[in-house]
Amino acid sequence: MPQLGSGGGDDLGATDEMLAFKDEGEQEEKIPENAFTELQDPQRVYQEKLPDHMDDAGMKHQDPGMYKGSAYSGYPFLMLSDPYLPNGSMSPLSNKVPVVQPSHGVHPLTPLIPYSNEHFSHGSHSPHLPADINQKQGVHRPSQTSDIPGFYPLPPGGVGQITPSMGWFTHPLMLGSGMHTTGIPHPAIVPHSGKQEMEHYDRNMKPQPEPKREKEAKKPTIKKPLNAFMLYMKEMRAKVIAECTLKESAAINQILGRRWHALSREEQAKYYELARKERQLHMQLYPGWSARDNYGKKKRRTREKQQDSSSDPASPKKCRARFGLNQQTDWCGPCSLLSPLLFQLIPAKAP
DNA sequence: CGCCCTTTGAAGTCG
DNA sequence: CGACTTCAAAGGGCG
Repeated sequence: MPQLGSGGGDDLGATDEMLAFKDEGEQEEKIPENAFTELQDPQRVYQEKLPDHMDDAGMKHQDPGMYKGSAYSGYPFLMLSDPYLPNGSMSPLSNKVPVVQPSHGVHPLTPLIPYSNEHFSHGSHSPHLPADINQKQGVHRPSQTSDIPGFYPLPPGGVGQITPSMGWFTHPLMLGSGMHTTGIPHPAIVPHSGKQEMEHYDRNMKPQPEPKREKEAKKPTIKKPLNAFMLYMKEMRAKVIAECTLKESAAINQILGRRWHALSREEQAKYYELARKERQLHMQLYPGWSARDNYGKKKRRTREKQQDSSSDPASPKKCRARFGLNQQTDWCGPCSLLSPLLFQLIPAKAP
C-alpha cells in the first residue's frame, strides 16, 4: 500500500509541503536551469490529490468491479504472454543493462505496456503515456481481456496452482540464474553480483570459470518489484532526458520526483495500480521470496554512514530529535544551516 | 571497477 | 505500533 497512511494520503499534503520547501532550499542548485524551470511552480503541485485515492491503489483494498472494463483489465494476459517470450517485449536493445530488462520505458515484469493511453486514460490523453510505447516494445495486447481479481486471488499452494494459463510458471527455486523454465531470462532474477554476471548471457557466451559460474547459478537474485514511482521513472526517464538534455540520473530523478508530485491523483493512481499488480505477480512468481533476501548489500555501508552521523551532534537525525521534529517529513533547519558547534548552543525543545 | 548520488514507495527491522 | 532502514532503477561522476 502506498504510504499515504504514514506520510501520504491526507498527510501527503503536509509531507509535500515540506518537500517543496526542501526543494527550494537544498536541491535546486543541483538541477540545471533548463531542467528546473518547468518545475518552478510549487503552487500547482499537490492540489489535485484526493484523500481516498490510496485505497484504490493499495493492497488491502481490492474492489473486484473497480477496474472492470477499464484500462487495467488486460494486464494479466499481458504478463503471461509476451514479456518473457522471444517475440515479446523483452528488449534485445540493452546489452548494457545488467538486469534482463528492457532499458526504455518498460519493466518486463510489468509490461508497462499497460501504460498505453488506452489502458490508462479513460479515453483521454495522458501526456505521460507515449502512444507508441506498445508498438515500440512489441507488446501484444489481447483483444479479450480479463479482470484481475479473477486472476490474482492467490491459491494457497502457490504458483503451481495459479491457473492453467499460468502453467508455464514454475517455482522460482527451479529457476537458475535468471532463466525461466522456458529458457527465457526472467527480469526479476539477476545473477547474484549483478552486472558482470550478465556476461553469461551475452551473445558471445564467453565461458566463465566453472566454480564461479556454478556458485552464482545457485544464488540468483530476485529483485524487488517496482513501486509506483519506480514504474513512473522508468517510463518517463527517457522523456525527461530528451527534454532537458540531462543524463545524470540523480538530477533526472529529482525532476521526476517533482513531476511525480505534480501528477494528479488519477495519474498517480495508474502507477499505484500497476505497482500493485506488479507486486501481486511477483508474489505469484516467487511465493517464498522476501525483500529481506536482498538485504545486506548496502547495509554495511549505510551503517558506517550512520555511525559517522551518530558521532555528529548536528546530524539531521539528532537535530530533529532534539527539536521534536518528525524524522521523515520535517526539514531540519538548524543542522542544515549551523555548524556543529553553533548547533550545540541551541536549546533543545522542552519535553 | 564499483560506489555515490537522487527520487518515492514497499517492506523489513527494531525498540 | 511508530520510527527507522534497505532496496528497487538509472547512468554520469568520481576515487
